Amino acid sequence: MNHKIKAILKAAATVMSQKGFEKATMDEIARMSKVAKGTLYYYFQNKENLFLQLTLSIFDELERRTQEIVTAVGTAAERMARLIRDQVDFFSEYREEVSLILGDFVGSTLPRESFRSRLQDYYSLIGRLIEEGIAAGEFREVDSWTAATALFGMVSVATFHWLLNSPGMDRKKLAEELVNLALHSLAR
Amino acid sequence: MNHKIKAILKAAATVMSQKGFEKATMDEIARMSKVAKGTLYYYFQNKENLFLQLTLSIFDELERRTQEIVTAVGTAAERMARLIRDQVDFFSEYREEVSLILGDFVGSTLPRESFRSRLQDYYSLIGRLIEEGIAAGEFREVDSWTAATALFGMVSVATFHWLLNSPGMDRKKLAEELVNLALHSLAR
Amino acid sequence: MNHKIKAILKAAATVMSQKGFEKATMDEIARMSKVAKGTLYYYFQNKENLFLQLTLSIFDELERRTQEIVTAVGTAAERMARLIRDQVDFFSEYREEVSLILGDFVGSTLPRESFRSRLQDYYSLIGRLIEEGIAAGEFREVDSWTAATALFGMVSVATFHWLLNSPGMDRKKLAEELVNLALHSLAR
Amino acid sequence: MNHKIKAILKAAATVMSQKGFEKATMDEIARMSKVAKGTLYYYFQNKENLFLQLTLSIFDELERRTQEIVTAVGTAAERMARLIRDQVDFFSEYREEVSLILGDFVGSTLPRESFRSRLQDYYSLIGRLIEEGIAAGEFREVDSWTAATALFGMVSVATFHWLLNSPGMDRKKLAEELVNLALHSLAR
DNA sequence: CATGAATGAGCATTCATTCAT
DNA sequence: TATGAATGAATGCTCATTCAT
Repeated sequence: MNHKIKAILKAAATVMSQKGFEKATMDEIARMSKVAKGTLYYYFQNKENLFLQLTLSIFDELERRTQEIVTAVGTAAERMARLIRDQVDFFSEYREEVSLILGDFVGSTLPRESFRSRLQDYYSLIGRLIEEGIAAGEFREVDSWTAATALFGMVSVATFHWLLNSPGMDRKKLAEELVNLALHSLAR
Repeated sequence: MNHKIKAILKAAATVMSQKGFEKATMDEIARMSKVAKGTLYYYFQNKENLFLQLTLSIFDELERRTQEIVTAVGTAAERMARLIRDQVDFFSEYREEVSLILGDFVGSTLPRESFRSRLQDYYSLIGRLIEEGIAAGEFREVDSWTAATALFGMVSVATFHWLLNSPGMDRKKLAEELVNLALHSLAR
Repeated sequence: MNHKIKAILKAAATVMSQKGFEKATMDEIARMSKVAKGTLYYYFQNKENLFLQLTLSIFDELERRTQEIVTAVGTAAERMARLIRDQVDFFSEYREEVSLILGDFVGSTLPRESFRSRLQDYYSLIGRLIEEGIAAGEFREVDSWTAATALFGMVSVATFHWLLNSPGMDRKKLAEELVNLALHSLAR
Repeated sequence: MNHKIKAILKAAATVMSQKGFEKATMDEIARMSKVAKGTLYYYFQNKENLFLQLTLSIFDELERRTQEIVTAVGTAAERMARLIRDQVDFFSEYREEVSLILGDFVGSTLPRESFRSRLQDYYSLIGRLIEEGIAAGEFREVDSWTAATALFGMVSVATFHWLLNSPGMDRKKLAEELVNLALHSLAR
């Protein structure tokens, strides 16, 4: 991928996640990516599209990683633990991009349709892992869809508030606490 | 409270939660509240302040209800169950307002300071209940702050996605699933 | 009509007719009418609409005057003579506005629909006068629609080129030359 | 002439006459001529110049044809009749290009200087024919300059409105009506 | 108390033009 | 000779805010 495109996406991620989609200006994104404003429009149709490109690449990465973990060998509990640790890492690493996506998603009563279906796909991944665990007798009989969204919420919200309040706890400790809570919530 | 103020707050809640803070215009809020645009500025310093008034009343309500539940008599587990059921109700009832607040909160790395501290207060309420449960030997020894944010995320995210995707499951069932997951995650 | 609206319309007429619709900027119109740019949008939806308001008022005025002349008492030839003299006056008086309308009309293969029908109406007025003259035996048997457009073209184009090249000839003389040509073209 | 230049001029004629000079973009012209955008600037100084080249070739053609008719043998009336028939044909054939030029010309009070003088030249051609007719005793004593512009307006406006409203009348009939009106207006 | 006409800073977007290759 | 990536000045339009009445 073109090096200017990368610079633009990086700058967009920074500016938009700091100020939110609406308050971020194309001027500032251009300035930060050291590209003329026209260049933004040479590579992206408009602000909305720039936002979309940015977010879809994050979704791709998240799905890719999760897919890999979920389909690995091991007990459901082991994979669930790995998944939660990876989510903590992911949210930390892509903090800016993820908060941007989530903010957009939560903030409007009618979220962007493209997000909605991507997120559904993502929940399905988690849901299937839970169902496998139930089938294998590792997990209790819970509603897999509710549990999937609940676990995602648990990890994402806890991680974000940890990031925002940068407490004394280190990341490893946070991840282990969350793994622990999650596995107990599912355990027989 | 003056009936014009009420009309304005009501209109602001509707418009802002439908379109988000940025896209909501003072013009539309004035039109919907059947008040002249100048009147908005007679009663509220500016758009930001109107948003804040609106928002804080929601926080007040949430805290009031939670406070009441947390300080009620009963085991920690009983109170936790009640709290989760109430959160599901609250998020359903104030869906638009809550999504407005959360969207604003999550959507930028630099959230409004007033929200941040209010949310901290709220987490403390939950955190204390968890600590009580631990002290009483009802709950495992978990990090209360992590558990508080995790439980809040679990309930809020699951409820929002349930609202968005309006599935076959009824609200009661959702609440019980979440209570179940939460209590298991904390149980010894 | 509001005094600011008048100032805006006047300025728009001047700027747009000097530079054409596209090259005229809202900034310049605002500057010339000594009104803030926002005020233009307070009174007119957009540039297009400002243009339309401007031109429709001209059409109204032209039709009003022509209507009056055509329906007056007198022979068809007398009224035709008066009509042509009035057109010369009108085009001179509203030079800017008229050149703006005509330019837009001629300049695009698909002229604004609102203009098209207005102009049709106007031709009908002239066409009916010609038909009256034919019926009364004053004029030859010509196709009234062709003659109406031809006479309009004759007067408008000649007057405009006279205005552009501000020659030695005075307006009265020009009008009489055109009356003369027109009546001869129709005379038995 | 280079075949790329031809392609560009052809595309420019199409795009500009459809959308007008301002709304036509160099991008679209490049796309339609299947040439890179830079190539437009290799062969033409700028957009204005491209427009001019295009335009002048139309003027050349019109003047060439008119010149030929005016200087042919025959009575002034015969040549005038031929001239008018040819104008109807010309405006029909080059409808788009002519409307482009005329729209630009009429649309602003400050028309491109190059057009102005070309049009003056063209009027002179017609004017001289009228003067010949007067001298030969065929035409009445009219002001030749006024008559020239009047006749041009008559034919052009009538033809354009005929084109726009594509009525039942055929072109031959239109031309004969106009010849008839013109000759009567000049006849002794 | 309440109004709404008027404002102007701010922003997304367009597009003619340039220039290194 | 030909290209197309890159530019940035220019422009239409929005909207929170003010203030005279």
